Amino acid sequence: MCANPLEDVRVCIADSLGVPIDSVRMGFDIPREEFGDISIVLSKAMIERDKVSLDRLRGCRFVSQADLKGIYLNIFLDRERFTQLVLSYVVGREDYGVCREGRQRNIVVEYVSANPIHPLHIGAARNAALGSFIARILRAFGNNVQTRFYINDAGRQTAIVALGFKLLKEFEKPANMKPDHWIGLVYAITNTVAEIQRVKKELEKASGEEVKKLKSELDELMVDAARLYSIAPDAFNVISEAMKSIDFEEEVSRIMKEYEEGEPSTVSLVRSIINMCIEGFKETLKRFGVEIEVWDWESDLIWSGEVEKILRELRKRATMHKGALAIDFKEIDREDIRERLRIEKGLEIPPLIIQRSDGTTLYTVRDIAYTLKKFREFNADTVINVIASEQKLPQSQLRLALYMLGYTREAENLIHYSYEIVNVEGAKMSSRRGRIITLDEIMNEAKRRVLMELEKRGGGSEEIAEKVGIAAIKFYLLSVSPSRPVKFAWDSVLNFERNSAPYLLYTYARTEGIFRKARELGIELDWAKMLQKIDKRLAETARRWRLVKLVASFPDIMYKSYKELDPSPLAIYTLKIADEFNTWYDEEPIVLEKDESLRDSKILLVYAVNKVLRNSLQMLGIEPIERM
RNA sequence: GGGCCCGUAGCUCAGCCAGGACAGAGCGCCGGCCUCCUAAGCCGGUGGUCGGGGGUUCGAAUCCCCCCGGGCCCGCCA
Repeated sequence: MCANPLEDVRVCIADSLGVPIDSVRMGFDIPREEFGDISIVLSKAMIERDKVSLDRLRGCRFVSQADLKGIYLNIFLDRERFTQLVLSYVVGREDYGVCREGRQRNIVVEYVSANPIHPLHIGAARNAALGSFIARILRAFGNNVQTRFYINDAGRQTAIVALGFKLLKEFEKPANMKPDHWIGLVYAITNTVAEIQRVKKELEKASGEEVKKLKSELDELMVDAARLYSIAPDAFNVISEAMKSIDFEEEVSRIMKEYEEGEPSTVSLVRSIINMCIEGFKETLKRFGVEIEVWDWESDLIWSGEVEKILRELRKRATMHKGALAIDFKEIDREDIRERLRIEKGLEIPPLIIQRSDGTTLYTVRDIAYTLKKFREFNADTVINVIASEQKLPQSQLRLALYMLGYTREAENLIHYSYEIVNVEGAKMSSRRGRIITLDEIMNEAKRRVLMELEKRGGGSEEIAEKVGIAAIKFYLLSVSPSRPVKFAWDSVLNFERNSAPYLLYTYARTEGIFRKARELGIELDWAKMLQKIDKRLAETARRWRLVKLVASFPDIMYKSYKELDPSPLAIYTLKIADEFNTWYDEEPIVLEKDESLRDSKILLVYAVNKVLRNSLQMLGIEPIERM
């Protein structure tokens, strides 16, 4: 049973008109107020064929007035009956908004999965906010959801950071630095120093235009190096000094190979570094309100032989490409397969190299083994990978490879949930050069700003500042559609006015304030009792009626966000109901209403708004607060 | 060069997939509102050739084609 008042109305209308419910659902719309409370866009054919008659609509008890205007069937609802219906759904139902109808599915959501060689940055924050939202809303609608984090410890970057720590020898981590920040710094220093060496070497052999290009590249590198030096001069010196006497590429390649082969001293070095970084991630994510259930090590897939097994299967189908063993997807690159695997028509799929010439494995191949593991271990119907849009190509190759190896069910049910990246104004982020805005610093800055704001208003606690600040970040990241890049700017993330999480939390706190005041005045807040005697005048004013209608449309909005796994409809709706509530709040007294019957019904309406705000904030991953 | 995403008010963004009734918010700017339930609020004003051009349609911000601008990808990186 779904508590959705608008759906009840739709069913009622379809029944009375004798038309299929789906045509009413399809054409359903909320029109401009003067036209009606709801409207249904009818097809011309339907008007002709079914002879839509206004008379028959009288059979629906929620309709008070209807009018056919062109293709629009405009309907005014019976305010009293509809209000009663809406509020009866809200009272005594904690999860108002969600609907558990339909088959329960087992769904794995893999998200964040940031490279464990630098702190989580603003891009990972968008991923975390989106991924946790997806997991939450899938769960709310009754699915079994498991969340996973893929620790990419088998790549080249891991070897680079390991080399950095090797060169540092006994050098200690600065005491006041978070471990993942320290690792990110060592990674950036090692990488930048190596890049400088490479460019300098190339410069010796270059001529003409090439020289100019390399010189500007070198200039840029020197700027990064200077910045890194200023953060940790001693560590920088140790690494750059030690780098002079080694062959960087050879060392990196050796570490990678030893790690894949499970050579004990390399394994213990790499694992201790990555573990430190993961501890840092967990701390950051916990603060951000995100918890991931299963942490998978990429290297485990190699050591267990799962990657080798895939590799053997792939080799049977491999051809040579540019001197390397590769999979060419031409033979299965057909329109019908693309459609089944949701691969864009025009996307050009280059061959997939399956193994480096030194024998080490490549990411996409390892990811095939990982995908199968995710399906297998949770008996998953669907696996969702929350990954930035820039990985569209490898994700498509992954599905094609699965399909080619005969894992068609997995290929068809692996979803790449793609979102656009976060751009930082005026600067290009680069973790390789240590140029990132970390989630830790964003949270600190947000908290600092909220605290300042609270002090301006005479008080407030650290705890509230923390909650409000983090809510602001999350809401900002979720309110932009996933397909659109987010432009990061401190002032827009941390804005505390309308259209922001602080505004929503403030509005929620106001509703709580009303209940507090009511209790103070000795008013009994018995919702069931209030529901039994809703004052006829409650929905008489335009403002209160609008609020009733907004509360009524909450399940539709939730469903849309669920179906599309898109938080933005919910975010926008929440702002709208907050706006309407604040206007009402200023317009007339609620608890101080003299007429007791009307007063109680007004408080009941506040209760409905409060519940809708709470449920949507929680769905967005924001913890409501009672005072602000 | 090819592919994907984006282009809507000075700025940040909804609406586009499933075409319909004068294109919506916030910020900014100008002017008001705290003896009364939280002023992170409310009210009024300001502001748009929906990137440009064609096409489909009774009707296009929305669908199709071309062009322009921005981002991302096209690696024995992930």
